Amino acid sequence: MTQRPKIKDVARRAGVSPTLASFALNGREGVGEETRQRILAAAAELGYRANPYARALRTGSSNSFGLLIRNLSNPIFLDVIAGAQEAAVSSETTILIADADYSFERERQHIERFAAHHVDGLAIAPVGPGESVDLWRDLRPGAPTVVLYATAPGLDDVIRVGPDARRAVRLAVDHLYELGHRDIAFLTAPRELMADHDRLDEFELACADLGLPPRPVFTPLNLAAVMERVTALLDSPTPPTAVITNSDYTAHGVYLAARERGFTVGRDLSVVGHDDLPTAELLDPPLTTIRMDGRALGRALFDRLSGADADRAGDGDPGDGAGRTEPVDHAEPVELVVRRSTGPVR
Amino acid sequence: MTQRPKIKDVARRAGVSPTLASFALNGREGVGEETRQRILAAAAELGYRANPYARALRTGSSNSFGLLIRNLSNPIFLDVIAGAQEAAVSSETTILIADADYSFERERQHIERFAAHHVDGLAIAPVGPGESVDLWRDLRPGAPTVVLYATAPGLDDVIRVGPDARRAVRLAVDHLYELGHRDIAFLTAPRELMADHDRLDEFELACADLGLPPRPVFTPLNLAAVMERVTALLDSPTPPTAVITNSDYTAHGVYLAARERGFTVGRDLSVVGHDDLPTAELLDPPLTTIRMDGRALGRALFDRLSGADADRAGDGDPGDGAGRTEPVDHAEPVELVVRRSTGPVR
DNA sequence: TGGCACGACTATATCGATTTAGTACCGTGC
DNA sequence: GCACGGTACTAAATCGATATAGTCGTGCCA
Repeated sequence: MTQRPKIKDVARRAGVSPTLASFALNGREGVGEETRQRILAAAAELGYRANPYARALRTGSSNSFGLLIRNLSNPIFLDVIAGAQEAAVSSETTILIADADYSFERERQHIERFAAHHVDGLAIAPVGPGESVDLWRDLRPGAPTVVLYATAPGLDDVIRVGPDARRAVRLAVDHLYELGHRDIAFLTAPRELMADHDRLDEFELACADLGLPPRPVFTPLNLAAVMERVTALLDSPTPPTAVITNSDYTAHGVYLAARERGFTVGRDLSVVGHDDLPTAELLDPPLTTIRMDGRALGRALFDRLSGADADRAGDGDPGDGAGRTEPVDHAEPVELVVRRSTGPVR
Repeated sequence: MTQRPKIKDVARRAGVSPTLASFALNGREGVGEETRQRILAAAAELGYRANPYARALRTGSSNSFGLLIRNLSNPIFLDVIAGAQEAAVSSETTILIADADYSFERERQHIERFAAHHVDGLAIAPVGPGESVDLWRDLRPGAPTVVLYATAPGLDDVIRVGPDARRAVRLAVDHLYELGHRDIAFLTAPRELMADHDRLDEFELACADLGLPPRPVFTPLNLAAVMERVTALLDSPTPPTAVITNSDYTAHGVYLAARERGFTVGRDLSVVGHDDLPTAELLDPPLTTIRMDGRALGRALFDRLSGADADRAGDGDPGDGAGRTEPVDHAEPVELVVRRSTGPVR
């Protein structure tokens, strides 16, 4: 094992200057066809791969994206990551993954680190409504930004990718309504931490349509906090008959709280999750949930980041809606999977 | 937002040469105390951060490590990642994460990418016994290498980190033996794909000690394959009364297969997992498992990679054992958590 | 007093790629 | 026969840091 070959070696072997080798390898024009082949062959023979640091230093772009997840404990993000990486590998791009662990401080640290690394773009499932996105825009103005699971106001000028949250909520509420539930709790982050406003908004709309009083339950969305908050909820004089959670992961917290308070899920308390994790059907009872294809979301995310998606909405054309709320840029389809955690109200 | 400040700007502001600024910022000696303070102050005022690409280009080291996971679908690796990142952030190090998805080809791709990125070290939970580790050593000889969950022969000269696999297996076997089980199946990868030899070895030892016939079940460890293999196992004329899996994740596959074949877990078939994922206690029935602190493993991994662990075994001193099998370098403690997926044999 | 070592600091080369600013050559039109 | 334009290619500058090889002044010893 000697040294990795450099472009100079490739050039020498092909009998040309490094400049021309660079041109050929980067597919730029102004290189004779025969010479181009010779250069590519030389590179292949030597197993040449450009030093990404040298390239990044010179070009200012690093062929990498940051992916900053608000809470990597939630396994749905594994699928998102897998989908994004899958897309990335084929385009020789590196994805840097970081976990904010529900901490603004950590989120900030990671963003700064990403900026120092000159990542070409950032996809972020933000902890809060948008401060961190502003920080990013400050640090790397003009770089593509994708927000995941975030529809807070002020995010109109970034690319928004996520599940079809409005439809998801609607499916859950309608399902519970049909089972006779009239008092439905809806787990959501407190407003100051809420990134995905569409969810709550749609919940309130759905309730209004059905003539139900909306019952949002504000809680930090880590497992311990959810458990605590739901326990308190079940202890209240009038506990709800059903709960909609934002993920299967938080549904676990609801299960634990219910068990602790002697509620039987599916009988005394109906629960609807989101994501359909592999474990959802193995829980006791199996979880009714809103399925989404996390890998597809990951791929969509990468495509948006890299600009691979053909035609972005564009500046001139306001699109169809022109309604109050801007549609998100990519809404991953969702579907309801009914299992035994939801049942008729008793 | 102007440009990021460069070291030249810091130097100018402090009235020194870039060289001296670099010395001061990297804490090297040969800088007057007063001047050092002035330089540090200037850097702080400008919010200077070194361009990692320039630095990496010059020094050949990138302040980053690769972490290559054989199967990121298994949520235990989330904890490992979180632990490693936690340790990394405080030392301004970046960890590149990749998922081999049980594919040698993908594993190879990621290793090559890591090598091209000049990562300073690699931690890998290899898909197979060790080919990929060889590839890595070829590409970056001398760089620190940590293998996770791998004890195959030929890995003696790399740093081995993992759960205390031998003790874990022993705990599981003893527990089942006490419940009366005499026919225990042991899920493990086929030999040509097996990275962690200690597990199987210890299983055979434990069985020998107890006078049981060992019953290893060789199967690829992805969910679908496990299901299929276990279904076949349950269809056999003499199905085992208990199964030990390598993770809670694969235990899910066993649950699904059991359910499909009409076996009730905990009654007709006892199951012991590994890891104690958050969902383990929510499954139906709650899963008996071997708990391990994944974050601690992640931290240990990082410490070993970065050389932060005080004293490595060293070359001269063969240590205590001198036995047949080398002890691994870090064995994370494990403990048995008994739930209802294991019961007396009927 | 001359020489030498040492501390504090600077000028310049260097890492490996891309970019910029050419150069050499050839064919064409007038 | 000469200017012109274009193609194929090259030399040198550049990105931002660190490494190497000095320079300069001071103090100490012989």
